[in-house]
Amino acid sequence: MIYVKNRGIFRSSAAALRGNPLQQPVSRPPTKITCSACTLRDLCMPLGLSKGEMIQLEQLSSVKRAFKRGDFLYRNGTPFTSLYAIRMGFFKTQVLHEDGREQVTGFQMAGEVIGLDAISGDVHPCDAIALEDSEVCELPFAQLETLSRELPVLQRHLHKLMSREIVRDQSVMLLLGSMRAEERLAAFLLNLSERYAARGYSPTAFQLRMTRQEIGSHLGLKLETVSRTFSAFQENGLISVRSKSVELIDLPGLRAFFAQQTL
Amino acid sequence: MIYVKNRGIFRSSAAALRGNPLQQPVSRPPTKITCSACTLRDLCMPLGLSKGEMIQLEQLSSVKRAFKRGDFLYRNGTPFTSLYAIRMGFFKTQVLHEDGREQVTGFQMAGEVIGLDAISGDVHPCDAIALEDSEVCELPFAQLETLSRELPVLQRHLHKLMSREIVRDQSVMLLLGSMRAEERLAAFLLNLSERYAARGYSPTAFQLRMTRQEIGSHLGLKLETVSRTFSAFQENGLISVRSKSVELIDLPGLRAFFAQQTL
DNA sequence: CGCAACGTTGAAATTCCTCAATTCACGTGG
DNA sequence: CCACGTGAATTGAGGAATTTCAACGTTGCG
Repeated sequence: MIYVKNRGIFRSSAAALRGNPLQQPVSRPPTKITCSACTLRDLCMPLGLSKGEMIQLEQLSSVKRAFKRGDFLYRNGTPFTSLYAIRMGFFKTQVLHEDGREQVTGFQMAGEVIGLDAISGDVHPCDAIALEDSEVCELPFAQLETLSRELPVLQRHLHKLMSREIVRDQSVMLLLGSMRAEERLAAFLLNLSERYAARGYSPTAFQLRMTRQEIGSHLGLKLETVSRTFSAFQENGLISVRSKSVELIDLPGLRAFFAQQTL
Repeated sequence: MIYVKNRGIFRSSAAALRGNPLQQPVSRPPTKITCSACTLRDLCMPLGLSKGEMIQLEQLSSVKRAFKRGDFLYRNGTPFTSLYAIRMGFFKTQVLHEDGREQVTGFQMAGEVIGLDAISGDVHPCDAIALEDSEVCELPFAQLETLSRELPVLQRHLHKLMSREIVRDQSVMLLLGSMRAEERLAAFLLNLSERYAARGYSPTAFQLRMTRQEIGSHLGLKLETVSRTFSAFQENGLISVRSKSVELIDLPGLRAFFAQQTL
């Protein structure tokens, strides 16, 4: 097998359940892991905090929760209390339309902070669902706000997190509004690639954590179109796919879907 | 003419220029208009400030700038210094792709705060362009951050503004990702309708401030499709359109494009 | 071993886009 | 004040991209 060499810790355990019906995280005693010892610190928390400030932050975010594939981190309509920093694993967020249509608004991986969209209404406007066994740090928002009044660095960081989310959403809008299926999928793969690279994993070989249907929902395509486009990429030697294993063979070729397309 | 009865102050003056080539706001001495006297206070600023606090805020936001149709409020790539509260008028924000494709990410009207997406990168990631003669209050962001450390109400408000922007963007993603042309346009019209209503204008008769091309860019459609869909709505008695004048005749009929569509 | 969800592929149908011609609205200059 | 020019909008016909419907293969777990 050529595919998938690294990211071992991200692989779903063979025992992963199909999602637990109670939507409760599996009971596991809340672990205490310090932010200062966390390898993801740079991604989710601000740099430049003093030791004392770091400790304040750790006290706030001490609660960790574990999830199995299919578990809800939070649900559309439930009260907002906390943001969540993903320590490990993979989530999707989705909004549901009354008529049953769903839109996957994003896929989130370790080091990313999730739940910012709930601040405005005090209620979560979407679902967040684990796509593999995952762990999050809970960040009670009221306390985070209080602390950020004392720590300008933290305040600034929080603002940047929210703003970055807006920018990300805008680039998805660009994708959905003006790209063809091939371009959308290429952009999607390259985006995953960059994010894996930023976390020290191979940017060219990884396991997809989501189904074709979920990719399609995120990209505004039907699952058949996603599947066909994967196959087309493979025939053109751009990638190698087999089910959820992907290898990006021709990165420049994938990138070419943007600059050149409309010339 | 049945169309357009109110919103007089929003109408472009006959003398409106085609946009000024220097992209500078027309020189007009900065007017001092107090927030406390502003009719839009409820929309852009937090409620519950004491008189003294309100004054602090006013000192920060006293600069007003006037724009003519076509002027840039800010440009993609320019340094970020301030947020802008729209006092009067209408703007669009758009992101540009290298190859020339553009995506209108939103239309903003009086009372809305614009520029939040620039916080993350210290540079504006998009263009903001006036669609009619407009005026904004400049809110220097560094000062806003400082003040919001002292005024929890302001801090909370700022967080809600950003979060609301994320939620808005997500609903546009839902629109772009899973709706048909008719649904997109119905959603667009109903959204405008609500926002006019919130400002005391007629929710059923208004002037479009943007071209078919701009509507199309925002909704992920070509201008011809927008035009055709308008005509189809008119034939079905849902609306009455003539160029930029729109009257929504059958609101329930327009709303029906959602709940019923996929049943 | 067999079910059930996931994934692939083909053919037909649909939606939206492209290209093109024409009309309309509006600001400018004669 | 009207004619003209230009950009905006409408409409039609044909074509392309994506969806829909359907059949079949694959994978993983009970």
